[in-house]
Amino acid sequence: MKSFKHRIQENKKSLTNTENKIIHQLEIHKKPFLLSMNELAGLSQVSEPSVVRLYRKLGYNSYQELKVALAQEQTEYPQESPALVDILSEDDIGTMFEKIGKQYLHAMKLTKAKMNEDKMEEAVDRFISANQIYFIGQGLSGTVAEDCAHKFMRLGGKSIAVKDPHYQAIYASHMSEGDVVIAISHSGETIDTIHVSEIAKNNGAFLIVITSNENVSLAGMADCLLLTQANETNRQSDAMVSRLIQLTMMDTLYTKMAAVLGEEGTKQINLSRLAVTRMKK
Amino acid sequence: MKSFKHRIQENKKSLTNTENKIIHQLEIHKKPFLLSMNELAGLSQVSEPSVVRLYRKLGYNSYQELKVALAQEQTEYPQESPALVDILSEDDIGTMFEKIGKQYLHAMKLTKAKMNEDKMEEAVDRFISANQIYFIGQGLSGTVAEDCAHKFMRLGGKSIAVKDPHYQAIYASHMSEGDVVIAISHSGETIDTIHVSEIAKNNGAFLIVITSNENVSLAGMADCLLLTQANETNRQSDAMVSRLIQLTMMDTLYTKMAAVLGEEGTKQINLSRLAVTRMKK
DNA sequence: GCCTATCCGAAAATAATTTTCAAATAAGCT
DNA sequence: AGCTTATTTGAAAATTATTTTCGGATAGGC
Repeated sequence: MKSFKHRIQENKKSLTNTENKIIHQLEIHKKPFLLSMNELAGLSQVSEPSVVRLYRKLGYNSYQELKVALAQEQTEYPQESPALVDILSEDDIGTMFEKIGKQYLHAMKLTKAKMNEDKMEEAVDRFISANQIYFIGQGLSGTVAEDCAHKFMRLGGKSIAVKDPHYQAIYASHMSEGDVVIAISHSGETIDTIHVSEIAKNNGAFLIVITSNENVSLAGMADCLLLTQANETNRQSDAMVSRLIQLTMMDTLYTKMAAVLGEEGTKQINLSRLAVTRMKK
Repeated sequence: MKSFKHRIQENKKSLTNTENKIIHQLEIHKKPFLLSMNELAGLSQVSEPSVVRLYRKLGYNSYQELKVALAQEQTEYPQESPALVDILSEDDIGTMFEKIGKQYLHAMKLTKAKMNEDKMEEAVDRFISANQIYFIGQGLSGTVAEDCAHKFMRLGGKSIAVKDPHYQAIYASHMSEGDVVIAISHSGETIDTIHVSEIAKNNGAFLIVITSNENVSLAGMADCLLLTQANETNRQSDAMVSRLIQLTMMDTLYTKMAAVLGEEGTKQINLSRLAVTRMKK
């Protein structure tokens, strides 16, 4: 089902002044799906029939349908306040599992809101034209780095994860233009990662940073900053969720890259699969 | 906000016969939020005022509120069939991101449905009383193993990831009762992992298996089987999503374990955090 | 300046919802 | 049992919400 936003996009050119007023109200209202047509028309300084014409134009069959669509899309990523989703030590294990799922959703929503799609497209382009792709991270971010490298390797083998700070420094010191570094750090303040990123940048490498806060040291250095906003609190589970989001974001880039590479790319993937299958019985 | 189900639970005792009919209709209808009161009353063989009384009793202020609540809760874990969520190469990058999120949710739902909470509790107990915990995996599952080991290490340091098959075999051959092995494999047919699991079991280790299909070789060997159901298809993205679910499941066990350990456990966590913080500026 | 197409809202028509009220039934009490 | 009271229910009326009809206004083209 097309989303409300998508429908607006589609009809953007044919929208009248009056209709835009209504859309604006729907966009700024916190709970547009609770508005009656009368209220909506009032707020928008517009008549009811105009509202009817708008939702028809957007492809809905009734005002109810529009409201339901808005309601569903607003919770596409549910909006329960993170506090409600706090994991308690007395929760049973199924509840914990679900709560982590909800925290993931919440973080996805935050991330999507701040996401810069152009930057992500740029990252994909950089990957494709790169000499060599280095994934840099320590600790938990190191395993994320490894996971990414593993995946991107399937698209052609120019990708490597470096988790050890010494190795990172050595690799960085030999980098040059055309190399791409993805520095991963939840906190954005991991000293070694910052240090290595500096060296890499000085040597002309393109620096992509994945972190969860734009005001953090590492973020400032990035040629291309990818924010994986977790929840704002300092909860224990934030780092875990943040890592899931990091992985999701890299999965997205991977998927996009595979799509851009098209035929040629999928051939590579199938070759990798075949190689792996031979290791199963 | 309380969920519809929750509200029903709360009022279960005071629900009348008529009201139960309405609830039943709401539960069996695919899109209850599109029903008018008239239709709902008709389907339930009940009068409109009864519907009004029901939603009042449940704490909603209007029929619209009830419908909105139903609409939102129905998408909490989206209903869309996985096919609808298929990623297309022409999708823009934001859409891909959202679709991966939805696939994750869908897989979460499937996993939750099949989840055996008792087994998971048992796994936590085994972790707590273990001599040594080994996380075994190859390829992408290897990075999952490493991630898990990293995390569980924070709860006391008896945890290690082994990704190299040779090392795996060596470790396995020296295992004994009291050791716990977590074998991770999406396919459940990774030869080396199966081989190593056998050795470990023969030596008396307790074998926890994380895989995505109960009919798979590895699953049959498990003392404790944790299923991370991904979608049923063979889509490219399944492995990625499956890995996210694996991580989520292990996060759950970790969280539960920390909760069970309580005071003592969190002290350990804080010690680990302190050690890591020293590496930031 | 005139014609036409598009856009918009007033008012009427229809549909949905809520309220009022009284009948029916069940539950308690003597 | 017989009476009283509380609870449950729906018919009909009242209120609100939505949709349709229709005609006036505006703008663009010729």
